[in-house]
Amino acid sequence: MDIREIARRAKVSTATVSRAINRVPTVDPQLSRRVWKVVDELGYYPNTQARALVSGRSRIFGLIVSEITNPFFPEIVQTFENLAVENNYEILLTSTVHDPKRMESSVRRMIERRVDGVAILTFGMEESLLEHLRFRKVPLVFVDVGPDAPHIANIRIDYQNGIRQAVQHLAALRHSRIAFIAGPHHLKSAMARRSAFQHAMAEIGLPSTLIVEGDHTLEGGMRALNELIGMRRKQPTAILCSNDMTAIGVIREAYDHEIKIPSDLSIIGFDDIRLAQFTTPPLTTVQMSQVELARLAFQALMDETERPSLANRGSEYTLVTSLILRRSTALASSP
Amino acid sequence: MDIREIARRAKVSTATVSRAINRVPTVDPQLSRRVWKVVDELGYYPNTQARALVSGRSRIFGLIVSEITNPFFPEIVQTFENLAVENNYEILLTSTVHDPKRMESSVRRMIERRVDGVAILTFGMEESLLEHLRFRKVPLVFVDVGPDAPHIANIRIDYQNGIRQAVQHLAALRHSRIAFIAGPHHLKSAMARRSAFQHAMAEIGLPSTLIVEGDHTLEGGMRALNELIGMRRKQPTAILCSNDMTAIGVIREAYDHEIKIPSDLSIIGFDDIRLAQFTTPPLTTVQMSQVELARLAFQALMDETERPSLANRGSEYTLVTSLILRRSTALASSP
DNA sequence: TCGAGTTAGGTAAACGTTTGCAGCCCCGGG
DNA sequence: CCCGGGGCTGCAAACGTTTACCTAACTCGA
Repeated sequence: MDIREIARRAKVSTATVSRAINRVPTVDPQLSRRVWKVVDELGYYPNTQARALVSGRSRIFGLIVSEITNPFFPEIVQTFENLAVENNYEILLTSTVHDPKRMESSVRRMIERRVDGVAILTFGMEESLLEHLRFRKVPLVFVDVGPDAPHIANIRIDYQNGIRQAVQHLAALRHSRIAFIAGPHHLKSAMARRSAFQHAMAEIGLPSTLIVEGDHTLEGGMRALNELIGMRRKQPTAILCSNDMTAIGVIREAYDHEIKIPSDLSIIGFDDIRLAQFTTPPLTTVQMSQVELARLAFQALMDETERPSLANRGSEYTLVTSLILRRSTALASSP
Repeated sequence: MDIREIARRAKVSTATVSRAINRVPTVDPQLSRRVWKVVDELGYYPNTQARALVSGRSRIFGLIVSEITNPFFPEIVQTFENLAVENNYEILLTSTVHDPKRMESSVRRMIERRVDGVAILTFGMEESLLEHLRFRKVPLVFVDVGPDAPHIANIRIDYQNGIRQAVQHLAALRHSRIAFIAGPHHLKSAMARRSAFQHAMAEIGLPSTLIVEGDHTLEGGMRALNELIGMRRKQPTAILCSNDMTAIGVIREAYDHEIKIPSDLSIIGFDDIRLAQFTTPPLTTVQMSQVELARLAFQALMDETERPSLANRGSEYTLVTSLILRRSTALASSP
């Protein structure tokens, strides 16, 4: 069932049907009603691919995340989808699971479907791949790590703010041996958190010597706690974790060691994923709002897409982080 | 950059380019090489919408889930996507968040994009909406609740098996006061679990009187445990939960009441989401493999789509459930 | 050498829209 | 009464592919 079928039955031209459907204001209300009546009767739905073909805009945004099964992402995907629906966009989701092959196929698929823009919420995307997208002038949004170029928007995250609050909060609770469980080296975002920690510690005159490597997973958190416990002399009284999953792993492992949280050990996470509200005890953490992140990314894409003339020197957005107090921190036990 | 551009440069017709790209075997290897050379040089990517328009197949599958933020779903989405990539399909994901408006827009979008099939992993989709899809003969896959009709495949879940195992396991541990925290009434899948429980209890001659209402959320589990604790005389020594999130809520609430799990109270969940491995203690639960579920759904869609002739009396698939023993169950404490 | 049969590659129509352009009608002013 | 102009509507081209059909060339046996 075509637009032509509709035209025939409503006794108008296809042009008029098209205009009526797209609510072009110049079309006579009476004609418009006639068209819509037929449309409803027949249950006609425009064919998006034909539309995209001629208009040159697919109304699809690509969204590349590193792992949809990582609890950090579903909230983002949901928000992104909400916005897409509101604005009549579709979203093409790919979860690369850190696999270079998948990243490549992901980019290829986005190009083949002629997406109007791509938000990249994963890291370790090779430069050569991005070149394909940039070559086609596809608007891009990066988080944290993007190059500074036309048609590329960047969302910068102010790690400093939240992490400083976290460190100061611990210091106010008289903690001085504060450890940091870092994320993997290859993640720029993890490195940024780490240096924000070092910076904040330095600010209040504390040494940041207690840093161990984690990998942003629950298991990594468990391992890291064991490593920290092994340090006989200078065991920490508080731990700041590079993300919430790590913190959840620490809490879980602490339970097995009969270390009471927060009385024996204070824990602070990072991200504020939903699950952080449901640990025992509920996790004090640095919030990096996933909803806000998704909003910014979507907005950036819209800005770039809907008015391509202006702002061709990729714009910048900033997401601030801040401490959320729950119940996983307490006064340091006397040494 | 077109297929025509490629044709011009490779000095062949567009038909040949098309055939070469699609690896039609009759095309001369030498010509094919010439075409591919140009394709690679120019970084040409076929336009999927033009292709879809003429071929009548979009190579897009719709996937409707109820809430991507529910930890049950990401694993499914990931598996579905993996399969899609392998088979050169795209997936159009929508998360309805139980909102009828969203369900409607979801179906509309699927039709407008001319998806080749839809897997429906949500419940409470109105019949009238589905009618739109069925009217267009879009292949459909349902889980649990689908109508029996042409072009509609159903995945049945054998709740009995796993739940019987769970109940028998508890009985073997000398539990007799076994409670069940049910899911919401409006979910057929929740009702099926509930009656499977009743059935299994009856089989071993136990009354299933201890049933309280949950809502498949963590908070619901917390509330339900309190309700159960309130029952002075006949407090359960074991609880079977309608899903894992409920069980996690129970564990969390038990901790606050200083009820030791499993020594004071045994808990069994349902679904075996990944998180179930990381509770304290790790959760014994009935596995309903999300990977397998996604596989079946995808396979059903492929079967229905790729060979439309046969199997026009919608096929049936069955997913079995089975008990996974971890550490949240123990011998009943002497009464 | 010739003709039938096979095969590779080209021509052009078709897919379902949007949109630039042209034409028609109607209104109002000179 | 005539003419200019503005507002709607329709005509037809274009978007980038696939594919049915046709043609030309080649193979091979008689």
